[in-house]
Amino acid sequence: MNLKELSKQLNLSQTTVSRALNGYPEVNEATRKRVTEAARKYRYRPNVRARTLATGKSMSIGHIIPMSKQNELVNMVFSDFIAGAGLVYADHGYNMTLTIVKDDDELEAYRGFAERGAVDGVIVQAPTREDRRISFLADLDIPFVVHGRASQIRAPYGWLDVNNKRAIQTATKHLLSLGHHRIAMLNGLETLDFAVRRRDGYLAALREANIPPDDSLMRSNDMSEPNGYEAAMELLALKAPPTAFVASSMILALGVKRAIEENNLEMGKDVSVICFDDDISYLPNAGDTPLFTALRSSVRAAGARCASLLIERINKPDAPLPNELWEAELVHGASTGPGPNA
Amino acid sequence: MNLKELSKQLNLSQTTVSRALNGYPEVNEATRKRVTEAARKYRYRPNVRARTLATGKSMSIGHIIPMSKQNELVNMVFSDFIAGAGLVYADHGYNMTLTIVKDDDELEAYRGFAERGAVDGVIVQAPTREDRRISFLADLDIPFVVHGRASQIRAPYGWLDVNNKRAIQTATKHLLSLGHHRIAMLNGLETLDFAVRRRDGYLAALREANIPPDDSLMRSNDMSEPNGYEAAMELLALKAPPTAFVASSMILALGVKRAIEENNLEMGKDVSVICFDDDISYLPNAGDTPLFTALRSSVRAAGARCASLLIERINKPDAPLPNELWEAELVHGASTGPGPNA
DNA sequence: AGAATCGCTCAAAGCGCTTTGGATAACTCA
DNA sequence: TGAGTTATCCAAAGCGCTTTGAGCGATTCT
Repeated sequence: MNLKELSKQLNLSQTTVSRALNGYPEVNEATRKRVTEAARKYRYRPNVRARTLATGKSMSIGHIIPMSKQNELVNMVFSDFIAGAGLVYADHGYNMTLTIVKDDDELEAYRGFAERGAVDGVIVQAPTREDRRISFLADLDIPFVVHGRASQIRAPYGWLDVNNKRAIQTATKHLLSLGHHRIAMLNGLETLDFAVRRRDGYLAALREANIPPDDSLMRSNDMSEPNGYEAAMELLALKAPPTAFVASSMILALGVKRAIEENNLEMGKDVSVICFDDDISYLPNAGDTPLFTALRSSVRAAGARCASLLIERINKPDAPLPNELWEAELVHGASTGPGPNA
Repeated sequence: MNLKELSKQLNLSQTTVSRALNGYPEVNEATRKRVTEAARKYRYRPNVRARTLATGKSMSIGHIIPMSKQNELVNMVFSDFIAGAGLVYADHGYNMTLTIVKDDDELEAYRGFAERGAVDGVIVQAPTREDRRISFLADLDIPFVVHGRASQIRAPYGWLDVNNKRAIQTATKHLLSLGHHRIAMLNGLETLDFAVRRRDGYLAALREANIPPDDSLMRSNDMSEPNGYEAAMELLALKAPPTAFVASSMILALGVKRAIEENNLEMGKDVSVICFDDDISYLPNAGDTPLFTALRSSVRAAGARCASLLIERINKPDAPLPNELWEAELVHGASTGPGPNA
């Protein structure tokens, strides 16, 4: 059943039926009732393709999630982010159009979205320091919101970020205050902006404590359990192994934990671990005493908020660009204890 | 730049330009070349909304991922499944339309997709035993493929499933052959079809070994690390605790591992653990000796295959319904060892 | 009473593409 | 040479909706 047929059934014009259904005021309440009832009766649903063509809005938000070619790793943080965003979209009548691309094709994918009018806006995730996507999207003149920031880019754009530097600085200071002075840092790939900020936080804390940074204690790689494990195994095998680890994600920290145990050491006693916790739903760091001491910030909440900000941007393109910086919360868990200096 | 403008630039009709770009044979190769060059020059991209309206195909596949209301848990297996499917879609020019809904709205979401013509086909994930979605979608007459099966449903439908029963039966037999006879089973929610099949596999193995099942050793819950931990803590506190665990997912097994360690026991020595491993990319159970002995089947490969099957179904609606049963592979890891009967 | 306003409805014009059903010129074959 | 192909191209008709611009009684205002 389409609009034409329905309006014929009702002896009304398509105009009136359309208006009645879409809540326009210039239609008599009595006829509106007739229309809505007939629509229900005949199970009429406006064809979404025709509607989007007519309105020029696709009522859909684009997410592009890149997959690194080497390891075929999907950043698991994406799924929680998307869950948060998806619910907000649904509430506002938007769909989410998701494209998975190999790294190289990413820019093209965004252009495709924009130029072909497939989506009304896009979310940019995991920006690098001078992320090309940002100016690219600005040129394409499509609304977007960045989850994170690109510190090398001066031109304004909408973003929502966690205060990564302060979070990791706090984490490192916490270890220092516990008496650790040989502290390793397992970071994500430092092409990514957030990783650089976290590194800065780590270095800033060491500097405050007058501890010269030791390159051999700093690692940077994809954030996966095996990478955390391998890095920790290497570090624990040093002549002067670290007594504490700062891990850029909980999944890395799980790898560190495994390495600690395999060395017959005890986490929280022999070796301390603190990590950034995105509060992933299926890997919660919760309970009375959470497994890890961590700096927590919900990536799902961030997804939801980014979605809201983007929808606002779509509706009010001239409103000022949103910029939000969230603080992470320190959670005390079982993975930290006094260091050798305590 | 739209088709009208482009064709004006070229002094050609929209028809010819459209045909040239879409590779139809009835256009001179010379003019085709002119057209493609002009298209590149002016950065012409056919508007996807207009195209889908004209063709009647949306070139998009729907995925609906439900979020259980109580725990707000996003099944983490989805992200790998989607990664696998997404790449196949991209290869075939399809998009993925993802909707996240609270449990109750799920059926309505499928109807919305179908009746409004938003997608050309849908994937059904995590079916229950008599999943309502299947007959619902069949009635709506929209192509779909189920990842998993609904054992109570007799009418044919397209599916791809892992042989869950045999996998867990093999797992349990493996523990039995190692000399364990008190074997716990930590399952997923048994409203889900796969969980029931796994339970059947566990029971079948016990039956073969003439071991009466003990309800107190069987648990069923959402598959998360904390749930695995809590169940294992309870079970290990029994007067007669199990000497081995079968876990329905690796994430549960990680919880079991934590509980074992917290009881100052050693996994693979004092207590054995075997699990089902979906081969998630960021939680790999790999290496020379993987952490867990497991029955492995890649959920990402399943996603890719489901996507292919669905696209075939869309293109050839009258072809026979695909039914594929995959066998899981036994992987020997460090989590199992001889039992008390050995 | 005539003009102006209001409330409701409609015909028709898009939205930007694909596709049908010719048209035209060139080319083939007997 | 004239009918029948073939190779190219085009005008126009959708696809199913929204939205513009009018129309037309009925009501209100001056």
